[in-house]
Amino acid sequence: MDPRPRYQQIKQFISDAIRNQSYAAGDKIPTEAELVEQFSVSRMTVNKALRDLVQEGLLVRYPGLGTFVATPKAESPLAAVRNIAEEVRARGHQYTSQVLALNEQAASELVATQLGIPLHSCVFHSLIVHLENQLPIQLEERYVATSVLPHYLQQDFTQKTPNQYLSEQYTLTSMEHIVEAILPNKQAQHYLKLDAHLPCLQVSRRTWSGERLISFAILTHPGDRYKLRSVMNLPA
Amino acid sequence: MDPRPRYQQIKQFISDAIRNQSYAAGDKIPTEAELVEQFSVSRMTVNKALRDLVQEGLLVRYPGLGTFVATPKAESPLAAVRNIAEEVRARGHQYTSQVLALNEQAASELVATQLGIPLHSCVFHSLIVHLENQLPIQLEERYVATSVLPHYLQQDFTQKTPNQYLSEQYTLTSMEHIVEAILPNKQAQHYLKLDAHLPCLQVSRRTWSGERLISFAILTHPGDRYKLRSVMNLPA
DNA sequence: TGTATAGATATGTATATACAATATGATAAA
DNA sequence: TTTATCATATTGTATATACATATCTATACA
Repeated sequence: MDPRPRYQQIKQFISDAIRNQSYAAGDKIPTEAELVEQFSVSRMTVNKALRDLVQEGLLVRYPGLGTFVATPKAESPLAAVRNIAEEVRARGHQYTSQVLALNEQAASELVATQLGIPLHSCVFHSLIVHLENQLPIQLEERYVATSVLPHYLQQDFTQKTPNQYLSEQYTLTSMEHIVEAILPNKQAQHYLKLDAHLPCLQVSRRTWSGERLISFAILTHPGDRYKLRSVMNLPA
Repeated sequence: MDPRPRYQQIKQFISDAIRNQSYAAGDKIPTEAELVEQFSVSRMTVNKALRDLVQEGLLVRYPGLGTFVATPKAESPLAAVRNIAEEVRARGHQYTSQVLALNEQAASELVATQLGIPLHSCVFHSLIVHLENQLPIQLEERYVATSVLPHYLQQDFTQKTPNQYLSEQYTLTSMEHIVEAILPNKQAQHYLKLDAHLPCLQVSRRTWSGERLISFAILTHPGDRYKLRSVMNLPA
């Protein structure tokens, strides 16, 4: 049996259905009463699952009417969110990648702090270089808690970026970026084929699904080959 | 009587207590049982209020231990947008600035392109260095079309940043940022007091009011003194 | 001394139930 | 025809209860 709480299983079921287009934006999904029937749980359990999904932005609910798939917000505030593979292909260029490391590590102080887990606890780690027309443009060092993605080490990240994998496994609801200009460390110099004095754009990204912290990644880009662009609408 | 749902009243009570420092970060707040007593409601009602506040980032809970005031997840949703003066003052530091240039120029190719005006047409130009505790943290080079802000040259930008002035004259509706890591040019080295090899974070910002392009600015920050932070919610 | 074990405390999940509030559509009255 | 009312469907809020799980403390035992 699935050991997860039943309301989480129901959440998973509905968000899966939305993602693989069984329901389109604006569609009415089954009522609480129908889901109670379908899953043989109490109404409060279904209610909790649905309220969570409203909170995560997947659904909207109207008393007396029903529950509907939310229409996605206009545009994402930061183009940087885009998957590096998509980004490269959108420019009409060739995208390739190399997986340099994929293993299990004890969490360093930085990683433990960023992921909110105990020091030295076990985390999955991947190190991948992304190339645009054979030229390295991003070195991605990523950490995920083992409990969050138990099958992380079995993935083939040349076929699917970690980011894509995360998006499939979870509904990503928020993201934090910290952007700084740095000089590349030895590892970055080597894999990005850079001089030691060439400035790099380093993006530290944390990703959440609801309250759950999914992943921490350090993305290093050669300053002469990469820019971040973001367009945003301001609140009134 | 307060017409709002009881769980909302409880949320209000607790978040008020946190905001006016009755509870500090890390403090334990009353248990569910105590709040049930205090408000004469059922435990599920208290539970809902507390879960909401966890979701909102005010509290953290540990089974077996209790409920605690969360340590603030830091700052504003998009650091990049904030006025540099506010940003510095929010950190409790001293903000000062020096106006290095304020004049009229013929638009260079870059400026003409960015502002969408003819080459060599007249634009207002300002060059300002912003300091945090006497230390330079941003060199702001800004261009505005003369028709947009006719009195630009008469402003005292030590009292009010160009950004503040823009916000007063127009309702800013959208903004574009392009972020890159660069090595400082001679001007930046001089005014930011930097070595030639120290990487800088350069933000090129364009600002619109409706369809109207208001301003183009190049903001240069020392890489060792400045980071950009942004948190965003993702669309479904 | 050190180690199980049991108990107390606190939150997490789940059920059954009830009534309130909101939107729609059908019916009855003017 | 128009308006008012009512019934129905659906979500929102609230209660009482139960058991599960995680953490700490105190006690008993080797």
